[in-house]
Amino acid sequence: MPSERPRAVTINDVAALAGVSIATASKALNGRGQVRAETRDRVFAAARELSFQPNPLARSLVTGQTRTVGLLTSDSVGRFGIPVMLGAEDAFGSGETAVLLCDARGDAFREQHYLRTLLARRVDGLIVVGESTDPRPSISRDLSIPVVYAYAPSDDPEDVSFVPDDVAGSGDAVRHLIALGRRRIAHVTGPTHYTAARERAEGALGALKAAGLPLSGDRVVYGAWSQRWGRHAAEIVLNADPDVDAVFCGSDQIAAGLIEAARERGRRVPDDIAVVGYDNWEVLSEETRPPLTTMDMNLELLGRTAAQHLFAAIEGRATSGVHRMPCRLVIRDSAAPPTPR
Amino acid sequence: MPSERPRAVTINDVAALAGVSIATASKALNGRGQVRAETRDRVFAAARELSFQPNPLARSLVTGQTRTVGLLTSDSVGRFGIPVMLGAEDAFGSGETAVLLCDARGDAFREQHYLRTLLARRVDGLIVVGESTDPRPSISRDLSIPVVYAYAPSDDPEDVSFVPDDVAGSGDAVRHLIALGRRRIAHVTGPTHYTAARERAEGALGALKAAGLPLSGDRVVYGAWSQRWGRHAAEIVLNADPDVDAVFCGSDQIAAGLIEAARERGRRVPDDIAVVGYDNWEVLSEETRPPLTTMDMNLELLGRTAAQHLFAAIEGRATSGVHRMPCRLVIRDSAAPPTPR
DNA sequence: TACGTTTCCGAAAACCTTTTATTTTGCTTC
DNA sequence: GAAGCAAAATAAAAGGTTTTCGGAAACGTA
Repeated sequence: MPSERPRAVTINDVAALAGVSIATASKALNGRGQVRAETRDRVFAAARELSFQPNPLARSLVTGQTRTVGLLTSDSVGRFGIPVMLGAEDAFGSGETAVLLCDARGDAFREQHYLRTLLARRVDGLIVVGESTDPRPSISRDLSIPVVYAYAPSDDPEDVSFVPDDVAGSGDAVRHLIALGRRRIAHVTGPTHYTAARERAEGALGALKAAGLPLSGDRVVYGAWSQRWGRHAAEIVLNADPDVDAVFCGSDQIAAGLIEAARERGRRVPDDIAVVGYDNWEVLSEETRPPLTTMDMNLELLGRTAAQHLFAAIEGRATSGVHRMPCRLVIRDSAAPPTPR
Repeated sequence: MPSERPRAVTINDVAALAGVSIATASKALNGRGQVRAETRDRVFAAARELSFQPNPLARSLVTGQTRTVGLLTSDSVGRFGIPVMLGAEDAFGSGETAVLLCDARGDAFREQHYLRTLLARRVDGLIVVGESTDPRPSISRDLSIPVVYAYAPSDDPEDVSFVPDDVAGSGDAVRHLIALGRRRIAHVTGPTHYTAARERAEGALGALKAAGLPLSGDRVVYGAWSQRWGRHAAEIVLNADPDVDAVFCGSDQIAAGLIEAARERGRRVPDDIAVVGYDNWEVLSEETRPPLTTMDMNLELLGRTAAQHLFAAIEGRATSGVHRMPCRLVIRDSAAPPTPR
């Protein structure tokens, strides 16, 4: 047994020291009810002197609010959930709300277990962060606390979800290439069964169409999210259209592989081929040669925003629907306007 | 306001339904005290029928145990804290203990704030996970709850810390190269002011010395943790000793850069130069050409172990000192025994 | 003085569980 | 059938806070 704790100071002690009843002390400390300024000051002084910290358990027991939210990540070994999670944590942590972390590791059964645990602990709300932008099953059904979904939207449109706006982001990426004067733009991306891959293709094609430009190679080159695939895709793209002058990649991994392979085949980046990636995964995007122009999904901001909305919902101001958060192009050398010398 | 919650079912309801007093119901459910088997069954049946879940707040209020631990990460934007944190979460989450996540983001002031918050919430223990293996200030001083440190050890030897055994790991890495028949082994690593860099160099040099081999180039090549530095270091190493036949790198980023540059200078990996990395950061180690043999620090296991020890400490079985956890060599093609054809 | 208004304060209930101390029950023994 | 005893059940306290509601004090007015 750890040594006997030195019995924490309670509101009783504060009240006694201030010479008032505990009711008055409570009201003074919480700024509720009628209490004379002079009395309030006395109470505060006493609380400070004893360095009183109200016992949140007792408080929660009576108010029913725990000032705690559950953060349910479906699979955080992956890469995208982490920043979202940290953004959310940041938003809550700077306030009074604490975050209970639960990583279900992609296991629906474990998710159920955690959900029960969190409900038993009387959390005030729940934030569910996913690992891909594919919609995920809703858990909000007959839950009496608010839930928001981040990164992976809920499949129930009644719920509130925050996802990156991949369609707009990809449009921006392609428009950037067009603005740089590129006219033969290809698109290499991940597996077609990912919502992210499909939406990014949609945005890219939309921007090309709006500019009256064809897609180099005529078809979106779907494959995998890996660097290996990027290297392979470089050949496909170059064979399909030897005069291709830009490639928009669905991920930084793909872009890194593609740049490497293009370089080995003697194409200069960005002079011969401009390349834009997606994700701004800095270990890659800052280390390619040249460094990668890429789309940043602002995942921390996304998490933070989701957390703020959950907070609003807890206070009764609920929203609903899927909110698409803007992405931001990070311009590095692989696709940049000419720098004046 | 969210719709009125449908007043949760309490142990009173269970007791009433089972036709016993709440004291008996409590004892029956917790398996404490003397209660007839038949009565216990009745209580359990009632609890099940009402799907009773005890209110942990009320329970904690009386027992003083919250079944909650704080997870204080000093800077989780970095890469190494995350797996440790997830490992810890996993260890707790599978039990009854919940994890309060606090990310201090490398800010000592914020850390203090979180520490106060966690103590106010009466957590049963604290796990502090760092971002590098450099020792960090202890926070255990006159804290009445147990604390364990993971990845970054505490600077107070009285505390209990879990860190990767980089000295032994590096020794293994170099011995692996020696076993492959390499005799001119160089070591490229990060900045000298990192404990990790110094310890890995120490382990590497020790293994060389024990085998009676010199260090290729005569000196450890300290620099940065980046891929860029790896590329640059390749030149240094090759110039210092053109016949170098193996390089042990202090990180996968360095190794990736080094492999790339060596390849461009016409050296074949692993035939001419075998390369071993450190970290097993899979986005790099699986994507280099050839895939990278590298040292995995088992960070999740480390986090899990730390969590288990915290648990033990909470139950009164405390340990102390710095525990060095073994690393594990992941053999891929960049330094592998010849495969039989 | 009697009375109505404010303004401030405090007693006590409520939140839900565990635990201690006490009472009741059921059984054995003489 | 009473006494004694162990086993089983319960009443009540404790844990720390918020909140309701009634009461006291202070003050002004008739």
